[in-house]
Amino acid sequence: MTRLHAGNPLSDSPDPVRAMLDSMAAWTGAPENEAQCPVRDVLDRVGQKWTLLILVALEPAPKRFSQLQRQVGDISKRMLTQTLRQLERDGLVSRQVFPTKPPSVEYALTGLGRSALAPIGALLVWADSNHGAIRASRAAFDAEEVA
Amino acid sequence: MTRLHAGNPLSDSPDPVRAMLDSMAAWTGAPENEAQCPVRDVLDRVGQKWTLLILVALEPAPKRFSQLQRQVGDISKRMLTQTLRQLERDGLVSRQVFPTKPPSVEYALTGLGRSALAPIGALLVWADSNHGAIRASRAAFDAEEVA
DNA sequence: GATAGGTGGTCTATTTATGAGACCATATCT
DNA sequence: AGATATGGTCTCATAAATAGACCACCTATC
Repeated sequence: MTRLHAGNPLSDSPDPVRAMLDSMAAWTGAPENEAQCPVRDVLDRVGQKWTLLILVALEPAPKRFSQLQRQVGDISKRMLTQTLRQLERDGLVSRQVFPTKPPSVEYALTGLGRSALAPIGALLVWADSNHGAIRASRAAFDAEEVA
Repeated sequence: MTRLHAGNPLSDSPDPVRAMLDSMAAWTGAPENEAQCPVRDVLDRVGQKWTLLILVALEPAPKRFSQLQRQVGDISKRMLTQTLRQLERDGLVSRQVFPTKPPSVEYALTGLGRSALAPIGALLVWADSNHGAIRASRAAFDAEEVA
């Protein structure tokens, strides 16, 4: 991870990342065909409050519906259901019903879902190591505002 | 990038990422002190429709307000203003006013902002290479639903 | 000299997303 | 009988995002 903190972090990044960002910046624009733009498509999912949190929660092991709800804590059943359905539809999570009484349902990451956790993890590592700087910047900004 | 596609992508990931995910999964739970949890904090930002898109748009070069709006395309002025203010407060973007007539305002990535683009770029690369699989999964899911 | 266009925004009204919580059928334990 | 757990759905209220009018200012065009 040291590379991420030295010099210009971007020019230190693997080529594909830099190239992707450059080419991507070119077509950030409004997509005529929504589904055709991978960036928008994935970013829309990512930009849904619970998606990443649930993927991370499923990483250590598969979990049942109410286990998930207890772990995430402040998610409503409604949003949990909705988010899980979407993730299942996208193929990131699998859903398996067991004929217990009452029936229990187990959610697990698929291979695709697991592969998503690599970039997501990188983002969280960044978040963790830069959280201090962000909080400091906010404090400074707010201090100026008041003045 | 080959490593990301072979076997279990997670166990191939650098240790810090795996460790982060594991420790993170433990405290996905509702934070008593919101600001204390880096995950929630950053994920809340990331989980805001335009944040990432704007960061990516600023990567190639600093841009003015209306340049940004034109490039992103379907963002409203209101959301653009709001998102830029947040990013400025968080220290990811800098705002500089030039005394032209009418005055123009230039937004640029700070060092912190640039450092964020490394993990974000990784996410976009993932999005791009797995978009096909996701679309296929959706098609299959929807086909079952109807049946 | 009126008109259209560009600058960076703010403000209001409407649509969309999220949240809180009741409700359901079934079965187990107390 | 009454409480607890299973995985949801449903309705209603609140929070967030969107479109689009509006503003003050200046320039170039007609």
